[in-house]
Amino acid sequence: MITKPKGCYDVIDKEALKLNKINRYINYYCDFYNYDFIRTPLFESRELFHRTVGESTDIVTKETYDFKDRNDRELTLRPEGTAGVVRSFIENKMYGSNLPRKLYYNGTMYRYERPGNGRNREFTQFGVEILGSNDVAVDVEVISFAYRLFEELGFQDLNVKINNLGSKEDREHYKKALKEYLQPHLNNLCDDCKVRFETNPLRILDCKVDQDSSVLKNVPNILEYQSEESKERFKKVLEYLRFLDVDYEVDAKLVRGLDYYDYTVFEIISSEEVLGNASTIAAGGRYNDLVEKLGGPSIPCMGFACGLERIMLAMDKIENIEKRPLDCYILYVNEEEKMKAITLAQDLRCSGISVDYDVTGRSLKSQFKEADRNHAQLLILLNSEDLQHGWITVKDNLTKEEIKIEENEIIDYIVSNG
RNA sequence: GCGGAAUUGGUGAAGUGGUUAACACGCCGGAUUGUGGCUCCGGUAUGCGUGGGUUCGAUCCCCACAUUUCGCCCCA
Repeated sequence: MITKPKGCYDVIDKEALKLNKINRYINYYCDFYNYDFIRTPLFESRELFHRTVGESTDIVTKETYDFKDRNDRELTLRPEGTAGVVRSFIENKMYGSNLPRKLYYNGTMYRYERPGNGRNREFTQFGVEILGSNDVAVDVEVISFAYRLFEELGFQDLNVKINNLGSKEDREHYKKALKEYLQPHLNNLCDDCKVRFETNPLRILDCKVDQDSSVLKNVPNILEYQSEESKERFKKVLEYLRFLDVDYEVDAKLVRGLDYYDYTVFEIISSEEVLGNASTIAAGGRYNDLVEKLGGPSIPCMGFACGLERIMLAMDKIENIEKRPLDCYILYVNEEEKMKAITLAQDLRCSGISVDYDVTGRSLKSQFKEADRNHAQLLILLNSEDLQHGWITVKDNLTKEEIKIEENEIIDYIVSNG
């Protein structure tokens, strides 16, 4: 038997209902907030992700699906959504007018990692990006949008962690202080952190292995190594969040796994137990240098992404998803009645009535069961004797009342009673 | 990438080195000769993740692999 690749999964039955519901919700909500939908390729040139996500990040160094096409082009299955959106923004010269631009995407991403609860190799991310403004209102809009979205979806006990990475200069300033502080303790850090010390010292703050060590507990606070302007900016962001009733918690050790972030970064964490280790359902931040780094003009941006699989996991607890009930189910026994069922179904569907019937000619009993499984509200019973007199029997599946309708009035009757 | 656990039908699962792999749900058919949902009866895994090995014989023991899952790492 051929099976699905490791870390991939089929979305069927109840999961499919959930996914459809979430997607409908996302589309509605983004439209409501005036975001435009954008779809970019599932794979891009390999260089794009190396330049954006960062050469030193785990995502790029060990988790990408890289391949060469038949013409030896080096390509990578997208591990996240922002890089493609920014590439498209530049390539389509969206910066030429109408800024800031509010975009949202929703699609599958690919990372070669160990699968587990809430983590797959093929997974789905939905995210928004606002390109073209450095105003704190943008930071606040993005964070509160994400927060409200999850609230509306039924999440409770949401926790927003937020931090300010500051400007490039701020970070250089801080990195220097951090390295000076860490230098004498280098031997007490884990092997990964020894490497990070050279490649990406900020990541050491986020290291789970060394978190309990006294070295990290007394580490210099990034918020104290920033310019007055950066500090003021962050203060404003927090102030607005309070106005908007977003519960947040400043976490000076929050740094993201992608290199392109600066200034505001945040994560949204759900305490739903089913999520286990996958409790971070959304994350994002500001990336003011990325557009320029990719060859565009200097355009400040901010965005976030969230994992649909994690939302789906938590949704079991949050609400009971049921299939939409069918308006009608047509039952029949013989061939003549079956022909009638087929044409009647078409006529009803054209009139906007959802209807189904058994195509395989199973027993009447089975057809009744099937009607119940589909939560059909009205049953249309085709009876040869009735048909000869030009009648059709309609049964209300709730009250069990039956009524005989003139065959040529059946559509009108169903439409006005459906 | 590292360490632990699991893998029996459509589903939940019991079970044993040796004839027909329990039970329940579901599904199909019948009693009900064209009106169901209750009840009763019958049917429903040539098969116990895949490939090897041990054995007269393996779903059961051993090995490898795959997949899933938990923890680490990382992340959404």
